[in-house]
Amino acid sequence: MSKDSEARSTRGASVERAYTEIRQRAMTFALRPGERINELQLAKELNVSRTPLREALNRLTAEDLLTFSVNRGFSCRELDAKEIFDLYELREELEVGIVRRVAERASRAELEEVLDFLHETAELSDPTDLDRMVALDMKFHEWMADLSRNRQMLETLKSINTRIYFVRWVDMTDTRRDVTQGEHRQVVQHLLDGEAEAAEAVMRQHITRRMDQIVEMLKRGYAYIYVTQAMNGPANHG
Amino acid sequence: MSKDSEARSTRGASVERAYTEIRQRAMTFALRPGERINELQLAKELNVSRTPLREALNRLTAEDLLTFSVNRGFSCRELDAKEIFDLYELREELEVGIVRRVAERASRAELEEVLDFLHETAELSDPTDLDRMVALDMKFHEWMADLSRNRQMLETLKSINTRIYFVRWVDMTDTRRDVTQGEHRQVVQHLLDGEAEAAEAVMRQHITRRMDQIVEMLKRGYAYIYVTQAMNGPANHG
DNA sequence: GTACGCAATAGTGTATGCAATATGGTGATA
DNA sequence: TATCACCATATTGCATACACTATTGCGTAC
Repeated sequence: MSKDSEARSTRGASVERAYTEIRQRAMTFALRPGERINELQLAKELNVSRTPLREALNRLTAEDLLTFSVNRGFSCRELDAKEIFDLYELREELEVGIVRRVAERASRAELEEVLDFLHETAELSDPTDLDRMVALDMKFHEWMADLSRNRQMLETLKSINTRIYFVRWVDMTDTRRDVTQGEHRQVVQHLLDGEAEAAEAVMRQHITRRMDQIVEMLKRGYAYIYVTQAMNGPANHG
Repeated sequence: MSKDSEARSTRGASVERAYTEIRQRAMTFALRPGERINELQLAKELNVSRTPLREALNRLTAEDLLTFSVNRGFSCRELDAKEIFDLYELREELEVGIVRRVAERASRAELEEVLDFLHETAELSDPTDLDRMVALDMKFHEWMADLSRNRQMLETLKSINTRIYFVRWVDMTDTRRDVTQGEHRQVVQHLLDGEAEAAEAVMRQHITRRMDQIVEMLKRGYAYIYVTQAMNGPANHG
């Protein structure tokens, strides 16, 4: 029996495991909005003690995926329409800024690589596989952020994407995939043509476009249909 | 003797105290860049045990004020020119976006209140009191963020401001206060005059203006002169 | 003098225990 | 029936203990 398979695994693995697992649950709302976390129960489930568990919970609280209240402990964040609206507005400014930097800094070859990616995935993907659609969407946007050469913008975008993951997923059930894809291609094509401002405008419009409907949906509570206790929501299939 | 004055104080106070104190030290680089944190020593100094201390350290790590490495523990973040540059670029896009929302959402009375604040503090303040100058500068920018009615933009700005606090402080030693103040007033005046795009342009220029010099200074290492072990740096006077 | 190995020490990662607080249920009272 | 008080239980906040890893200093070999 190898050392890795022992009960006591590598030092540092406990916090890491707890962090990764709970992050996933908060991101997808496998933990329901406002649901309180029972430390003993969760610790047992994840095979760690309360100490590393709480370290992970503190990290996730700082990332706005959980909330904390003294003597009441940790809970899942709420699903709040105004918060989502604000995040989309922030994302709008951020991604416009990213496109601006990409225009200054990315090479033609790098942009063509993105365009190839968009063409390949457009052909090969099943548009009813929502997890995959969301993943591809996020990959495009984070790829652009990477080409901006600005790590802080990339990390900020990743943080936003984690927090809006669920909403994006629900929104995908109602979005024409070809429109989204087309806008992605337009952004890159404008950049290849040296039309930075046009690229920025498309990106801004691309993000703004569905904001109103998303917020409306959240206000009416439709999104909660997808907040499940088990296996029907986003990315909880294994 | 009241209960509050007992040795064991309110539940939740340990993490809070550690968090606040260490945050201050990392923000001002009272902890020097890359300096390792000795948990036992720090816990003793702050009168808490390692458990709440590590919870605070995990929070601060998630906020990018500390770094973490398994089996080596926590250290203060580095002072890195590229990171500061990236943060300023991010701040540029963010604050331009904030001005855009303020133009849409703030009332005339609210804007005049800001203008009053700028006039009052311009007259009353001692321009050699750098801590106060930085505080006033941050207050203006965060006030605008508040008027944007977008909490996520405000929180993101606060996070950036915490991380660039030190650089701002050093930069203040070299900046004409009246120029800064004048630009702040211009932004608000343009907004009062209904010239949103002009306000955005001034804000963008206001932030960009000193970026090159700041990064140059950091590359040359001048800023490290102010990284002290005791009382000569920013906001460590008590 | 330098490089290496090794032992002693220091420091981190995690489990556990205990005290303080919150929660939930039961019965008494209006 | 609704409300309140009170107690038992559940849960959190923090301190501490212990095992494992990193670091440091010293002696030995070259």
